[in-house]
Amino acid sequence: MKRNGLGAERPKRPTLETVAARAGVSRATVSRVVNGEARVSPDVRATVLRAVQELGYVPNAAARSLVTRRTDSVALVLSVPRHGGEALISAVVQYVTSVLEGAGKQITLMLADTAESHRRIVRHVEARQVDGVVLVPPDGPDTLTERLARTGVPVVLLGKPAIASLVPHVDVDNAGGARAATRHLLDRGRRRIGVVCGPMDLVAVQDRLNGHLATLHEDGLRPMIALAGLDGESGAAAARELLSGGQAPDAVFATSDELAIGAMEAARERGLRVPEDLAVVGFGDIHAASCTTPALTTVRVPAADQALALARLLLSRLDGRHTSSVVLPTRLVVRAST
Amino acid sequence: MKRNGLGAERPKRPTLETVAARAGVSRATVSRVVNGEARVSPDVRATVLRAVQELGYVPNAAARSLVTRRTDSVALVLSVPRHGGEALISAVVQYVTSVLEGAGKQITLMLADTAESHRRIVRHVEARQVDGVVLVPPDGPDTLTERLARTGVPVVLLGKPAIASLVPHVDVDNAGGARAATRHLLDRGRRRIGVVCGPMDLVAVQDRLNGHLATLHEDGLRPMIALAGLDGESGAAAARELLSGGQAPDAVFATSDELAIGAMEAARERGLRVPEDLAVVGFGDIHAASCTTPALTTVRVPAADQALALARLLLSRLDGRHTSSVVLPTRLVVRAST
DNA sequence: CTGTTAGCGCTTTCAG
DNA sequence: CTGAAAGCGCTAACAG
Repeated sequence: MKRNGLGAERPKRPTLETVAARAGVSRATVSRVVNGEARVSPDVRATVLRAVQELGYVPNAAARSLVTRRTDSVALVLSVPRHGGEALISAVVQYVTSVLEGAGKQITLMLADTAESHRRIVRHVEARQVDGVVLVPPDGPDTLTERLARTGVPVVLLGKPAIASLVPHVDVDNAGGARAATRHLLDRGRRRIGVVCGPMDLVAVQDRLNGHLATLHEDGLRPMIALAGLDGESGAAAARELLSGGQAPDAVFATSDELAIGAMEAARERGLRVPEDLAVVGFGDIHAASCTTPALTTVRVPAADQALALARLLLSRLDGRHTSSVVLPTRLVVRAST
Repeated sequence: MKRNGLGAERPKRPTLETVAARAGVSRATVSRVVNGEARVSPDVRATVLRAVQELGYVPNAAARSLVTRRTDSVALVLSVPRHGGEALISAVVQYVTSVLEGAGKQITLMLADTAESHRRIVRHVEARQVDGVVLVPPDGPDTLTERLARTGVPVVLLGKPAIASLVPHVDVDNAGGARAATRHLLDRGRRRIGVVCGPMDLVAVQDRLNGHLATLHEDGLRPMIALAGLDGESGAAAARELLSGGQAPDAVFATSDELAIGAMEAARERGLRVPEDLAVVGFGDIHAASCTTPALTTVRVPAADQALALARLLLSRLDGRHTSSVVLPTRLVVRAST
């Protein structure tokens, strides 16, 4: 164990051969021990393990992968969140990696932002550089999901895809959450409920709107819809529109917390009190939702659970088990804005 | 190009050999073309490229890596953010990946949460499974940074490490931000400035506190420090402590926005108006900072820039260029809470 | 239970 | 400028 401090010398990593020589056995035997195969006598195994230890041997993944044709790695493909998706991205990165690493997988992070990046990803998967793919999220005008599915490599999605697909996904119960939120407003005696609705090209927004509409319909009420974008300012604008309409609402359901916060801002501008004059409920339970005055009633989506379910779903598929999509429950968090 | 729709057949990816046969040349020549070497006649190159195209040839990374001993991949090592680090994690994942992929690197995501994971990471790097490492963040009681640095593989850090290190890092000017925030309070005529201070084991907190203290000192003022944790509730508790002390403050500087928001909550409980009775300034400019009433004055830290700088720093090191740490400027964002 | 023997697909001298 | 040949480090039959 003599070393000079220069770091200029090439330590020359030990190979199976080195270990075999040291342990006085063949390469094959060392390989068996390293891979935990049963058919090795205990004493030989011990000798080999000692040699491995002493030499600091670490198997060369490239060589192994070359012959086994497995990579023991999966791709985590992320699209840039359009707005405010930080919490979800963070949870996905953390929990998906945690579960998959626990199962001995290596995680390759890939960004799906440009058309070029989509090509690269498809090539990577076609070349079997990964054993599986976690795709987050499946939205977008392209067909990345289907192109990946066609490679025959197991793919799982976070979020229901825009077009129905055989690829299994994990999603939260957006419709159910919206129903709960709307029902809550109804229970509070509100009857003129406006909805500040995010971009309809997002499946989650569609589902939330549908849940809302269905609940209104059950009570024979008419919807009042104002379209918005993703940020608070557009939510405020939509709310102003609602508020200055002929039939002023006594409550607002927003398809996201950002929009809801914008709506509260708009109410304040008009001198309306929340919740007395206007009750507001959002969706997502982002951190800011609990920081507003009054604090925002909203629908909590389980980010960590989603990520965990996603990772487990992929593991099932990698094991060849039959799998179907999973939908996680959401929960209404009642605060002061209603 | 005949295929049945079953997908059961093994398409058997083409290899160099296949392409060579098709193009009527040798493996070596195809290899040269694929790797863009100059010494190939134009017409042969064209023929080969056509064959590559027609066959859909993609080089096998494992085989290549086995012989070249390069991996063209870097590890992105993340620690779980203790609280509220989502925005930073999201930015890092996005921008670091973007820059590094642009440079032809593959990103391997690894979590540094447990001691076991640290061992795995070190082994992975020692085995030269990656050409470089991005470590986020370097905090923590362990010595992962130094262990990785000792492998001889280029390493860069996000955030200044607790113990001085030769490993280059990217950080934001925490002290400068705190000075600006404190100076701003002073300019507003405040003289009794309390500080709600996060955990001192975080280097960023230390730097922020130091910047604050130095500025107070310049004006001959005495500090009033209350210790807090990371969440809003602990910020509120620390603020209550400050507010009920003998010398009640007319302003509060918090080392994070979460704490500042908690402090505003505490002020409200006591019937104090913000900013009239108590000015509050935070640090970080998280999303919630602009959603409070009044909106929070705070110090913005450039998350995206940090991530970009981090990626570029690693690229420099991979190219063997000399590199030193970089400190990014912060900016005071004045809102209604002061 | 252990050793021998072939390669996996690619790059890289070394000749020609 | 191109081809032939020699492995990179490992696993997987196949014998023994």
